[in-house]
Amino acid sequence: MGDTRVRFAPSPTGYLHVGGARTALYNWLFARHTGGVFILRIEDTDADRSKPELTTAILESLEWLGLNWDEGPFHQSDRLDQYRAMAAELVRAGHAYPCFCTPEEIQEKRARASGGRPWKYDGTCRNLPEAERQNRMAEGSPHAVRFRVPEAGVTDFKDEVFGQIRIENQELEDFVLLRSDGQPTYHLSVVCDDVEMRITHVIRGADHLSNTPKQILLYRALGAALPVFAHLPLILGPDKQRLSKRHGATSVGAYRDQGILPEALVNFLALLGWTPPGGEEILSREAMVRQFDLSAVSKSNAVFDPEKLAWMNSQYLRALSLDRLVPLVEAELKSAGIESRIISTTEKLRETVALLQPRMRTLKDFSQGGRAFFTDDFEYAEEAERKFWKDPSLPGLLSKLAEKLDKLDCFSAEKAEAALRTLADEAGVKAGLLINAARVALTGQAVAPGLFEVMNLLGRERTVERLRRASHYLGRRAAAP
RNA sequence: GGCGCUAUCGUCUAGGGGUUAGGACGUCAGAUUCUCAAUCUGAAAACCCGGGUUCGAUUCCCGGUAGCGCUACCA
Repeated sequence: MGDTRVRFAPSPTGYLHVGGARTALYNWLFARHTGGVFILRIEDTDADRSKPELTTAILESLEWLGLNWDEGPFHQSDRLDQYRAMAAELVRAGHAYPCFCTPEEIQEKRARASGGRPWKYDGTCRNLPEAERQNRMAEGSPHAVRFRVPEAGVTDFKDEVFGQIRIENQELEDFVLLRSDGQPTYHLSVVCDDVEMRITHVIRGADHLSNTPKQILLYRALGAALPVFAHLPLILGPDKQRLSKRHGATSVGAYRDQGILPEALVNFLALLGWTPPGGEEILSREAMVRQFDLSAVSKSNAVFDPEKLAWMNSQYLRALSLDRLVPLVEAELKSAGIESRIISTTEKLRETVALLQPRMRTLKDFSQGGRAFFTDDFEYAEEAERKFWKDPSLPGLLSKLAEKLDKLDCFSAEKAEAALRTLADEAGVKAGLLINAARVALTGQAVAPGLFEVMNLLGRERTVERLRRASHYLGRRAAAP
């Protein structure tokens, strides 16, 4: 079990999306679990759609997720010669043949056959007399290379997650291995690479389940040993359609930008189609590696639920040590364009982050709901105003509270609380009214940490100033029509 | 259309011939009263349908239905 070799083989035609990330993760988990090798291979044989900068982005996403590879990245575009050699070898051995039909001719035949059955390549060139074949080759006629699929029999295999799969060979057509421009197709390049890279377990999306028999035929023609196949159920959007851009954020980078932690995304993705024997939901990377098992992977497609991801993220966020969290918060503030003018010392920053940490769900929350903790430039959330700034006596009360706090001998959470409660008594209102109103004044939010801790953190001057600002704002608002 | 695969709460799932069908997210209610996206407690919520096998089927078999995938000189 120690010499397993697996690969993740994205094509750089888009960013790394969560489905691809999960495929990569399962390959990585399997490799680490078995002490094997995890190989990264870039499938960039489609020159038109592949973009080098996307390869870079995919690599970055994998690194961010912590899915380190042991070999590669190999680029298929560097290996075109091997694919051509393999195609030539297959032709020589009679397993493939040159096809001189043009794509246009094929398309036309396909369109004409529209009626009942699906159109399969009709074998025009498969049955070409040898002499004519030689002739056309000598003329240098452009041609593709097609695989000669056996006309009878069945191809079957045992998939690690789906079990026995079988298909009649007559359902398969003579698929193209090499395009007329000399570029390999997917089937040729994967099999060629998987054979040459001595891949032992092919772990990939279930969208390839139906392609597998074709590839098995190729392995056989090549006389190569079959790897174990393990297909993974697909990840769907809320409408049960295959997850795509239409569903909003689907790329790993988009979740990073939303303030999701890589370990949370990894944990969430791991559970989309797999459950450890004990059923735990929050799993350390080590626990995942230790328990991962392909045969426990689910067979049915899974809907991606961003709500559960958010919950999982909050779990990881809260468990994070301040040493790790503070730099992440700093980076978030920076990318949000907030230079923390309010906070002068690192000690203060740690205190602030620690206070906020228990109720933040993502890193983004620090720069959004938590904005007022880092800068004076913040706004009052509309629903906070609606909820806690209804009472008409508030402008006066907040202003009085500011006075009282300003005159305190020494400013602390306890003193501030005492002062506020006294004022509430004197004014004959509930302390809660004042506390909630003051919270909005100080943080702009209806949800925030305990008020007096917030006051203590902000300090007397800033607390007083914000209370006054709110009082004026409310006064003006009341005066307005 | 053909072929393949799949089917347990809204979602992710556990389970498995006899169970009060378990957990998690979300939802709802209560508690906390200084808010809540925090915390605690509780609740509602599922075996796709029809046949068969069986003393008994959600579980096994067959069929249907639905969903997804493949059906390219994309990967």
